Amino acid sequence: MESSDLKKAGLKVTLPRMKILELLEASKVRHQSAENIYRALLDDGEEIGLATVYRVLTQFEAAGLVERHHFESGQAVFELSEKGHHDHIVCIACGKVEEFFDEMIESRQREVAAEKGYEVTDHSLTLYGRCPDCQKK
Amino acid sequence: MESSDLKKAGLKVTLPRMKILELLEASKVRHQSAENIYRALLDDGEEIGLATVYRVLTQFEAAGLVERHHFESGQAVFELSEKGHHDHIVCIACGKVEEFFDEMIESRQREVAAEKGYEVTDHSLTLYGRCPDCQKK
DNA sequence: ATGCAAGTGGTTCTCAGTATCATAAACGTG
DNA sequence: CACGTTTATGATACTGAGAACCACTTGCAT
Repeated sequence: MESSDLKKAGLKVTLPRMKILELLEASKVRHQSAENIYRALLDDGEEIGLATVYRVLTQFEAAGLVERHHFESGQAVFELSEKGHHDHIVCIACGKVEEFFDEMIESRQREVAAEKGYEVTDHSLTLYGRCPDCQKK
Repeated sequence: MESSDLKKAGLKVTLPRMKILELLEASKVRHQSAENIYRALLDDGEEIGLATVYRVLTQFEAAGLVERHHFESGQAVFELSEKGHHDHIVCIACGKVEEFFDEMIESRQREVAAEKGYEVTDHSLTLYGRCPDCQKK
């Protein structure tokens, strides 16, 4: 992912947008809140305002570069949408997020919607539980 | 549902709690925001504070009397949990909420979680789309 | 009846996210 | 590459959902 992706999305290539994109690629943690990203940028010595972080993430979402998820934490988290569609399983103890994809669930969702006559545009499925590590403790 | 349900839940039987419970039972709309409920109570001539509505709904949730859902609207909606578990399909045009239950989806979810070693405590599945009525327009 | 723990409601506070606006940076054009 | 217009930025003020506070009231066991 690079500057050409921004151009394709109709966004000017600016320093904040590049830095945010780089950070999302480089980060160990795939799912991050805006506040998190803001602080990480500060730690890297970048002078990027919080308002810009929110604005840019929203634009990235509109452009399909990132996805926004609302888990139970209250604040939204963002992830690069390089991968195809997937759902999430979130550990309620440590906050870890894992991804999964299950074709059977996907197709049953489509069938359920069709039975009710709905045109589905989107869906969100999130499982909450305790990860193996947190169960040991 | 009546005062005995409140006692069972370890909650004193007070006027605000009774009124909120009654309203949830009587209302046409199963899924309502706290603000909605507050305004409906005002319209009924009740003098119940907004803080109380939030507090009582949170207690009801803890007691298992209602469920709280976060759809994409930003504000939480509450529904009586008289029915068994089910998931939701939300019309992004008119806001209507329908419910569904699909055993195949449920069991695949359990399998996916088991494969990853998770102990699932909860899950949320919501489909978003356009309902038949809104497709016509 | 009555004492007191629990509940209430008005208000303030918090926190995520958005709007505003003066300044600054990007980029097509000459 | 300098210029000027357009778009983006960042500091700050604002918003809206929901929680926290606290003086006052109410439910209920004795």
